[in-house]
Amino acid sequence: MAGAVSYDPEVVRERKDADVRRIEILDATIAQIEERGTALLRIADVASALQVSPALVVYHFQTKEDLIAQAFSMAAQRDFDTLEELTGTSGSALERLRVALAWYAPTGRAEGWRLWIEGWAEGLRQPILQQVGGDFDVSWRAALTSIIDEGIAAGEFFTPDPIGAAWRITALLDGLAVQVIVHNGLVSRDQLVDWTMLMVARELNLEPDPVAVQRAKDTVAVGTAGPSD
Amino acid sequence: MAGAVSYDPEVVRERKDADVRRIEILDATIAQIEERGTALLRIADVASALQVSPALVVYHFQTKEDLIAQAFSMAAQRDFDTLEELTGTSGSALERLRVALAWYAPTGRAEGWRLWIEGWAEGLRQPILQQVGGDFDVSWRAALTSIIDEGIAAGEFFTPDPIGAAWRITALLDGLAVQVIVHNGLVSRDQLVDWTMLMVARELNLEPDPVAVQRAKDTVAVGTAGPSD
DNA sequence: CGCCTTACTGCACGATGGTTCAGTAAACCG
DNA sequence: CGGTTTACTGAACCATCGTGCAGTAAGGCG
Repeated sequence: MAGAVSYDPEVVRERKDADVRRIEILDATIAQIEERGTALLRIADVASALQVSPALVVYHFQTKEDLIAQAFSMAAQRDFDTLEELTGTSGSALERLRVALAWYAPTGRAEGWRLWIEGWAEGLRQPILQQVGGDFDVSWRAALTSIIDEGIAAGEFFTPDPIGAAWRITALLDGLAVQVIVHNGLVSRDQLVDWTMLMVARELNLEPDPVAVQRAKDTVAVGTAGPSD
Repeated sequence: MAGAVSYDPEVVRERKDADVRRIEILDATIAQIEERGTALLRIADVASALQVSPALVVYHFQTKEDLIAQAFSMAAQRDFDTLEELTGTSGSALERLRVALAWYAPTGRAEGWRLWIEGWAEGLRQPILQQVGGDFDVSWRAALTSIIDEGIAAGEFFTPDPIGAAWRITALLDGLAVQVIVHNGLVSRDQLVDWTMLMVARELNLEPDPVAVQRAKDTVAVGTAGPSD
């Protein structure tokens, strides 16, 4: 018996650069968090998703905590990059606002939202995650604010309080997203987008989009149907 | 030594009715969830908070899952009762709206909010908690809606879409609450209340409260400070 | 006063899962 | 080609809990 380690020559062992592997692992981790949550995250699951040993995960990230923190951090960075890219597009401020908000709204990337909701809860206890989530929120709001500023400068619309407007719009979006994602079905994605654009219109003193307003009224009937299983 | 169980006569063993004990345990569980979260909840902690054995907790609630579900359920029921009590008060619809929203806003009962944020995350996976949270949200929104309806009937204010208004107001509140509770410090409770009342004023076509509006503008400077480091 | 129900306990089992470690081989370097 | 670094592994260790169980006593009831 002894401690002889038997290496099966049949198994093709892929050896990758640390940088590459680390990203793979973080990706798998994000997927797992979206599925199980941070607390129930098992290193073994992350490993098996990549067909590597659990020990490898620990080799790259010393501890489960580190792994989770860096996973959230990478996800935040990515979302931020996407946002930069989207809002960097030329077009009217209003158009860019619409694009940014549409991207932020859940579905098809509802997975991202699950991650952030998970992050909120985890941030209640882990300062690092509180930091990561907070930073992302601040950046995201700053991006909106600067688009609004540009729109004002271009004379597209007006508000006396661009930052407050950005804050309120994003908060509404967050609150509606919870309804869409968690209590899934109570609010549809369409309603979320409509209501958000309604908020934008109010904040920026725009003519309300008649279509959105009408749709909002139509949904009233749906709302009254109530919860009942 | 043998398997003889030694009962220390010094220890005063309090024996309580099941009903009483169950509530005690649920209370302790809620406190623990607010502190550690559902996943890291330890039966042993709940037990030691009450100076009883872990086995007793299992005796009353067969499993940890049951315990958690019932804890959330009780918390929801309590919040709902409080709401009923508050909105049952006589007074103008607007006044009752103000009271309800002020109560819902975090601090001093920020603990309650931690519980709900935790509940959102948990609801992503556990249908029972999704149900509990969703039901509470629906009730809470229904209560708001009926106050709004009454206000309209009394000619205090007007909106073409009471349900949508209630939805948007509560969503804004949820989103702002996340900022206050999780990213604590980014938004103050005062800002939350002001912004919420601003939303109410817009939704119900009221004269905006000049004080709130001014305060909202003042806070702009704080917001621009940004994240830095 | 003896019986039965009910609230409660200590203990230990067992599963789960993170982390450790000694060993292995691929790749790079000279 | 020999040596060192680096990516990676299997296996075992070990702490942490949830849960089961056999036993204990308090309180009510006859």
